[in-house]
Amino acid sequence: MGIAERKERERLEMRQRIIHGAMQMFLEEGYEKTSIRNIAEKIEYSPATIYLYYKDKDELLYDVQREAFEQLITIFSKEATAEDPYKRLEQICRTYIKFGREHTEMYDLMFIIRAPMNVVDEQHLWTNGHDAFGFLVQCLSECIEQKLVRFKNVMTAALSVWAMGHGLVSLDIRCRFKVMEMTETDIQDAIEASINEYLELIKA
Amino acid sequence: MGIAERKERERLEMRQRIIHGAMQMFLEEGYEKTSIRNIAEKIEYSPATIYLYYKDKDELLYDVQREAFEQLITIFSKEATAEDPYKRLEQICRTYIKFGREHTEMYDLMFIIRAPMNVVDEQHLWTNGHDAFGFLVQCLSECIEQKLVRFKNVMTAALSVWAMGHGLVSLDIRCRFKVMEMTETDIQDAIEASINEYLELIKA
DNA sequence: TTGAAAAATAAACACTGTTTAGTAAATTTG
DNA sequence: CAAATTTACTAAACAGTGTTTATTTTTCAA
Repeated sequence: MGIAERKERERLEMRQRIIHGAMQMFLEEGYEKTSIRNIAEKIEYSPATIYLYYKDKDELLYDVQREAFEQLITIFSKEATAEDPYKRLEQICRTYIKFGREHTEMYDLMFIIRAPMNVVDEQHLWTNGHDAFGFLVQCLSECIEQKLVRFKNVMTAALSVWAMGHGLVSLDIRCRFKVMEMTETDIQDAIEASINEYLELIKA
Repeated sequence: MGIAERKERERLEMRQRIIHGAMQMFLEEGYEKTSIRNIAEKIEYSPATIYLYYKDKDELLYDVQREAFEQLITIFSKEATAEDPYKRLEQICRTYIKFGREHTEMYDLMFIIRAPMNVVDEQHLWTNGHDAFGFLVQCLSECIEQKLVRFKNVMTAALSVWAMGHGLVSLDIRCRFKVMEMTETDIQDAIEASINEYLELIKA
């Protein structure tokens, strides 16, 4: 009997509708102004309906986060295609920073806010970022193999590169660079200079 | 007449009482559970009273943030005292990371959350972090002067070192390192290794 | 001591995430 | 097909949030 299958399909469609509504709200109004009620209104359902498909807001945000990571991976696949691993590393870094600056609300959800990580407890591990991180790890392991970078351990390398990229993006997004008395454009240049200098530093 | 002076003094005392109540709430219950009502209850005043001393929550958080930065500067002054600038840079980095890990709620307020930065608009600049950042800049400019590091521009250097430190701390605090399938202690070691490796990388 | 000014608050407003109780629709059963 | 049952949905409420308003209490000056 195909009814169970159709129901399952409808259930997934509804979840997709909710995720999509949430993402639209993010992009239009920003993360802070995205409430369950707003999302419900956007998709023309009552707020209570959302709770038939998601246990709580965190669980919903976790699914939105997954969608966001899929977007990042798509961009990586398009922008970081160089054969040479070191060149690809450069592309990854620049793409990451560009992504953060252009999709601040999504970056927030992926790397800054606490909320969606609450559903990742002891047992269950965080799979959303897995492929994007894997992309970096793969690249760095090729770099190390071919002795193109000064790193020896892949995990330490990945941790470092990611930390540098995230540090620059998140301090910028959260306006902490205001401590340096510089214009907005000068700060952008300084971030650019920092990542360039870092890429030079780690070059073997 | 000394009444005006006393009133002014009492006003400052009240603000101090509010700031202190807020900090206590942070340390005891965490940032997320700190509401105006909670703070009011802690200092045994009505919520509305707080609004006689602070325009809104952001303005209050800004003052709490200032207090937090004063604590960080005090710790810097105690822990990063080496004569040799490069050694002092190492001390600064380690102290910063240790501070972030030990005072996660304060670190949140200082470097991660958006809230207190909303009061820092176009005109007015962010002075809270000024001295702590100055501490790093001073150290790095000595390092560059004595050719102890591979940086040439002080601001780029400060931006980079800060970004690396903040990247490691904030990704850790916000549980994003869960993407690497490692135990908590292994992650701590990897962070340690990363900062050590970075300090080696920038050494001239 | 009385009148004005200042300080504090109770109660409300508009929002939030979430739950409960009840309605409307779809499906299964007799 | 009609009745019974399960499923899908929602209105209304609960307990919380930041903030404002109208009112009361306290403090000070005349």
